[in-house]
Amino acid sequence: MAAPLAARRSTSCPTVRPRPPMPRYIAHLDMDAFYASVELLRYPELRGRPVVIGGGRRHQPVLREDGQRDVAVLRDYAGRGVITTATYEARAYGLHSGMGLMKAAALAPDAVLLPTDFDEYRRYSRLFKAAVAEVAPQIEDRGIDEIYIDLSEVPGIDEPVGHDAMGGVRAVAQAIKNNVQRATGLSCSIGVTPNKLLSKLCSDLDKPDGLTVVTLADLPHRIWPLPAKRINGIGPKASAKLEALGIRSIGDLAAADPQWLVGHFGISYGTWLHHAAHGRDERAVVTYSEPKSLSRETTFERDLHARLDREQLSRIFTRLCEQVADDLVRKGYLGKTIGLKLRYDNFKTVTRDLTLPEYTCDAALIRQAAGQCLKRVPLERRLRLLGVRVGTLCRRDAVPSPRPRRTAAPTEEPPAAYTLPLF
DNA sequence: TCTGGGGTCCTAGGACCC
DNA sequence: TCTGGGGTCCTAGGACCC
Repeated sequence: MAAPLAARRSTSCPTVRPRPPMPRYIAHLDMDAFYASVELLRYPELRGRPVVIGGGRRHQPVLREDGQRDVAVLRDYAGRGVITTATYEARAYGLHSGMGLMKAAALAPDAVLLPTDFDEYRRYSRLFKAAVAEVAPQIEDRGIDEIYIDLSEVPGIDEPVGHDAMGGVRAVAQAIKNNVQRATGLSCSIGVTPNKLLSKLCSDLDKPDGLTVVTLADLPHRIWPLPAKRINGIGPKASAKLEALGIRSIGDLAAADPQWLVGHFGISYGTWLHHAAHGRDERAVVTYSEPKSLSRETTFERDLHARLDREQLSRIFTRLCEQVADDLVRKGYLGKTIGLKLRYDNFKTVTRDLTLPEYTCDAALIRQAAGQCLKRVPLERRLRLLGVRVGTLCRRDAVPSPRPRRTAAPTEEPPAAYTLPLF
């Protein structure tokens, strides 16, 4: 029988003492109904009413002469927008993010509809992240309204308070919540556990304005009863497949034979499912990362046809290329892989991409490459969405010299691509 | 009343090179 | 001429997340 790993290591390498890994305290912080809460700071008179954020610019609130404000309600909405955020009052009607606004209108015709204002949300995003950093600077950005925080090195984190072994953890998390509230006027929910996977799960357990601390010992009674799809990484497809296999809760998943999971989900995902259900996750809090791609896309108000609506499509196509080029310049990146995305009227999506010999941020070059991609795509059906993506990014000030091409470089560009554009 | 816009990561096949 | 295996790059699609 093989000796335990620690024993073997200590005999074969006596100068290295095996040390138990330092306990980690990882927080996940999620702002409560973020976009909607920011809007309620602007329109406090809407507090208590069901409010959803989404749709275009057309339903901006209008200030009347008598000082009252006219706001749009869902019953007046017509279009293809979806809810990006719903207040808790709106959620009580069954409204939730991702739901089509037309469907939402059927459920709650008198709910208030406000347009999105990303500039404002980004401003509040910077404010809350700065407030967190004053207490705990090890922050991983996970989008506009949530972050992971490594609290392991925060002074006092592992000091019990009274009989509460996790008193230090609770005190630090509360200090973060207080600082966010002070800086923004907004509430957030925090989960603190030994890793990102569990913290993400726990920040959701006591929303809104929650503070949930969970240890591995709490796993069986606090985590295992939850539905498997609450795990970040188990989406609609995996969840449906698990249910078809008789697995609904995280506990069901934890009890499943890992080899059986691998048999059904493959070595990589199957192994991960097993570890996730047992609350195991070693991922670090990553405080810095570079973007991999930038893109712009738009869904048309009505489906367009490549031939019948050629000019309109061409204008939109060119504008998307200009926008993404502008994003590249503004953020200081060049890209090498140009991608095209189409969605047909039947919602089927296709993509094509093309890697250029050199990095670029030039709108005309992007337009030309995306035009090449367009020629490889069927255009019989009407289109509902068009998108342009630039990938394989590189900072403008760190562009590598071009690799010698393996294949013969096309000395003459095939101009047919855009002298005879499809649109 | 169907289903936005911005991303990341993974898989898998084929080309191509050594 | 046939037969390899490994490695990288490119492309397409899909799952998933905020």
